[in-house]
Amino acid sequence: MASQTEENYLKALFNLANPEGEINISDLAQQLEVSMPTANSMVKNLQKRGLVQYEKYKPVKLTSVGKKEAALIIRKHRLTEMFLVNKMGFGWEEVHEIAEQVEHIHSPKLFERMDEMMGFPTVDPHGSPIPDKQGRIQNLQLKSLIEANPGQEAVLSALADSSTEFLQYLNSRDLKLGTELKILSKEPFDQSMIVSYGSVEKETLSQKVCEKLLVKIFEAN
Amino acid sequence: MASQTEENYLKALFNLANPEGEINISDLAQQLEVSMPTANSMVKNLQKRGLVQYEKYKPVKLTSVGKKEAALIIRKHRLTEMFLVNKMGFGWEEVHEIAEQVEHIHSPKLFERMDEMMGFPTVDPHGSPIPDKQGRIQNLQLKSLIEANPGQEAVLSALADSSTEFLQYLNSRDLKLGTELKILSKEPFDQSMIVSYGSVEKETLSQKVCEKLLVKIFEAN
DNA sequence: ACAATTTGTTAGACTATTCTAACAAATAAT
DNA sequence: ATTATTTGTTAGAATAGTCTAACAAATTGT
Ligand SMILES: [Mn+2]
Ligand SMILES: [Mn+2]
Ligand SMILES: [Mn+2]
Ligand SMILES: [Mn+2]
Repeated sequence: MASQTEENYLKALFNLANPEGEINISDLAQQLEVSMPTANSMVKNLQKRGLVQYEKYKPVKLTSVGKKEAALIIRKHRLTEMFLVNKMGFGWEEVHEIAEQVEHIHSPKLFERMDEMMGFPTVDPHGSPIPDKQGRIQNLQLKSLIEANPGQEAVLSALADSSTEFLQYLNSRDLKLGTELKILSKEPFDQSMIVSYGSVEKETLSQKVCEKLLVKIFEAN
Repeated sequence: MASQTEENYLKALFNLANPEGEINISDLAQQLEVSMPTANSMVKNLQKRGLVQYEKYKPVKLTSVGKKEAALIIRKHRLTEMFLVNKMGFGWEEVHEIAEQVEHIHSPKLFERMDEMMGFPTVDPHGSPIPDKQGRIQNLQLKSLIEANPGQEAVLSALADSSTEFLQYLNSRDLKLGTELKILSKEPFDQSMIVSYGSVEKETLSQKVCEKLLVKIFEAN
């Protein structure tokens, strides 16, 4: 059984993988806030355990076993976040730190029950998909708001950044998942957008913000 | 901050303490399923950290700081057990193992919310008192069923043993906290008792069982 | 192509937690 | 009072996870 430390490495590897599934040791080290030699030695350990594929000076790749293990930890993380928000009244900006700990609990039944009590949710409070029990993740094919054009409507469906700071920014603007944004205009100079939503007539969103808002885009009619 | 391992030692020390607050290294080792040298070296470590009082060849004692730390971990354990039973539909025989892990989560808010959602319970699913936020524990002064006499009534209020096996035995006899037992007779030979409760007309409880049932005793009228 | 920078590796050390083997003190049994 | 048993201690070693210092390979920029 993977230790808590190993589980955190697997998760980081999963999240950092580029489209080809490759991860640099330095990115891994940075993500986990450890030194490169530390990351390096853990990668060797995971290799011995058959969870990653690795050769000296080449990028690391999770094996399919490693990928599944990682996805199942992420499943526990996201179920926990959703449970904390839906069933315990936490804000979406408060749950990540707790889930970071709860994800390591060994109890299939605990997570089964969370899942059941919530009616088998498919996404977490930040819109990220919850892997299924086999560790499979559905791809929602969302677009960044930056891709939307004036005249279109966009439903906020997920976030490319779930940091506390960004979530608090969204709270302050009353932006939540499900919010329908009407794109009023787009500033060619700095890529900022003016949008309207809910009871908010007019709000300017910087490029930085727009990039992090993942949406479903519709033609307004 | 105490590590998960240190927390488990503190809890064991708290639970094993005799009326004078003293614990033998050998009992500690046995409880935690480690060797005596291991327990010994952890005791030295806890001493350095000011959590126990200890001198070579003398029994260990928690300091008041150590006692409070221990009680607060037990608080998290018992709140968790109660939450799992009351809010998530677990049986009282399923929750200890999970709580053993959840008790180490660092999140005052998580346990606050559990407490709130349950309306500030004072005992766990096995009738053991939940320490308050200051680490104080109320003493319920319960008696063992063995002390009750024919003609009296007893309300099952806690258990002196919360092992899965015992809890499953109680499940099989439909015995729960709150069950009102009428003592019909007591066998002088083996200390077994014949009782009646709920829809159960007549049930024989061995001495072993009776000793582990903690009750409030009333004169029947 | 060469130099500079970034990335990755090795070696060696440290802490936390555990063990076994050997011994010492305390307690219990004759 | 001795002896035997139980309990506790020390010494020495192992593993997991981390670090810094030094070096090597790969990549980037002229
Ligand atoms: Mn998260
Ligand atoms: Mn984690
Ligand atoms: Mn318990
Ligand atoms: Mn525990």
